[in-house]
Amino acid sequence: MNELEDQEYSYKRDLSEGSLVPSHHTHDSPRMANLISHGMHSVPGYSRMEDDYTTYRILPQLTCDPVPPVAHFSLASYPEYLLAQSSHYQHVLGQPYSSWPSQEAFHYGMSSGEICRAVTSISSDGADVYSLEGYSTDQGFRHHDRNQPHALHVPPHDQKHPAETSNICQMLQPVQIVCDVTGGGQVVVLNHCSPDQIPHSLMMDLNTVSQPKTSEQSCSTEDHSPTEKDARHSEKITSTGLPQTHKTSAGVTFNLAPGPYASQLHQTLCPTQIVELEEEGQSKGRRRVKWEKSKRPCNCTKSQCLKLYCECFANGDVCNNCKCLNCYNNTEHNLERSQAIKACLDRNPGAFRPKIGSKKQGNVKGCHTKGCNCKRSGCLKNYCECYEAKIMCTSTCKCVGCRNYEESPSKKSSERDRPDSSIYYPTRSPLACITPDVVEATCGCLLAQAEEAEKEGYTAAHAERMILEEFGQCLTQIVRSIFKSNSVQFNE
DNA sequence: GAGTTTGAAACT
DNA sequence: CAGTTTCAAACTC
Repeated sequence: MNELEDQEYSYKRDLSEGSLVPSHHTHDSPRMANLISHGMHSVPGYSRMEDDYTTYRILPQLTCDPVPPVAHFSLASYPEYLLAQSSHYQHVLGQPYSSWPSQEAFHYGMSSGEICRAVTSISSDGADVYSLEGYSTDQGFRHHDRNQPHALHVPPHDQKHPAETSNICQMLQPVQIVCDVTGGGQVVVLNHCSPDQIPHSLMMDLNTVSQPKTSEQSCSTEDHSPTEKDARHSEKITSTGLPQTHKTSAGVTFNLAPGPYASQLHQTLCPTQIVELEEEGQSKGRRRVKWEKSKRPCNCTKSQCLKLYCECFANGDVCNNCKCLNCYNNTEHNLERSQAIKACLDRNPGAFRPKIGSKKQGNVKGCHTKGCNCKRSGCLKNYCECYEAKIMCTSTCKCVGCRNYEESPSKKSSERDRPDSSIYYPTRSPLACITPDVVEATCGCLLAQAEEAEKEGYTAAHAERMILEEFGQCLTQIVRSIFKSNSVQFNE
């Protein structure tokens, strides 16, 4: 990254994580405004970025260290896939019949906030939404950096789909589920590709993947010739519309499920394979640890693993190597599974969204989207979802007797000295005051300053100073509120 | 490993 | 929407 990009990056990172610490920068105000808008999830009255590729390309640096420039894509996000899905050859996040404007940068319809979430979620437990970046070209999808060895190139005209003579079908490319979730171009899922559509260039990348060793549910060890298997699969996916796995000539198991099952990438990797991947490199260990963790086997006995009680189901995974009884959360029961997913979404459209928000690098921070409701654990046991996620409780929580907040050693000792630790102490972390609303409001103020500076035609330096001054005022207000709320608490 | 506790999810 | 039940994980012994 050059210096300017570096500055943009750090500013965006700070904003997207709500830390509200602007970096030094040299942008003019419109650019600043643009950056701020991209770095936050939503700013009232401010439109989201839809097309600025040059800004997106620095996003992968936000939380991944180091992040190879690879193509990412969404996975394990049931709602987007399931409900929008009507065809095996439909774009998942993008428009179903979007064209491929030559050389035009695109990002599959993800808004800036979604992009930020996607990127920041890469390293956060329980969140596995990835963004896809690159170019659509007249030859297919390309990663934005053509010099990258793992750039994915899926030529649309390589397809052998029977309907390829149709213009529409030619536009519906199989690139929609092309994932690199290891950060090294090693894991790929093609959800909307028939086997003979898997591009040769992709195969080359996939050859670097450790081969699955065992067969259990989705991990196929059947050894069919590509032609035989391909034909069989093509028939299946056409006739049933249900997810299938496919083992390529390269020995890689693909999940060829329709859209809702993109998340089954997890299951296409046998545990042994994950271990192998973990051993491959330390630098990517974080995400792999998450993977392994997310695949903790469940022990469900009554829910058929089709309710959110089941961790696998809630994570968007099918059960694999679990100890559950009467499990329906597998590829053999796709109908029931789909119905269960739909039922969950009917009850709660956000049922499958990650519960834990973004984290800061290294210093584990984040927030529970709904907050916990603990009553007896003091939020200091793993019963508490916040505690389990290693995050502090916030004002969103409705817990009673919470002790899951930042505390100094002296506070800790005073806690120990308390005769009855079950008594309700209402103290919370001061940082709990910095809610998403506060962050949003602050960003709105900064935006307003940037816009004003732009309107007045001030120099970049002047605009910068205005924004920083505004930021200082915001911080002052936040600190005042914290003191105020604490004094109220203490007086109560 | 069996039994208990806990809190989220599901249900009423 | 509040109260109750069900469920599976966390915890204790």
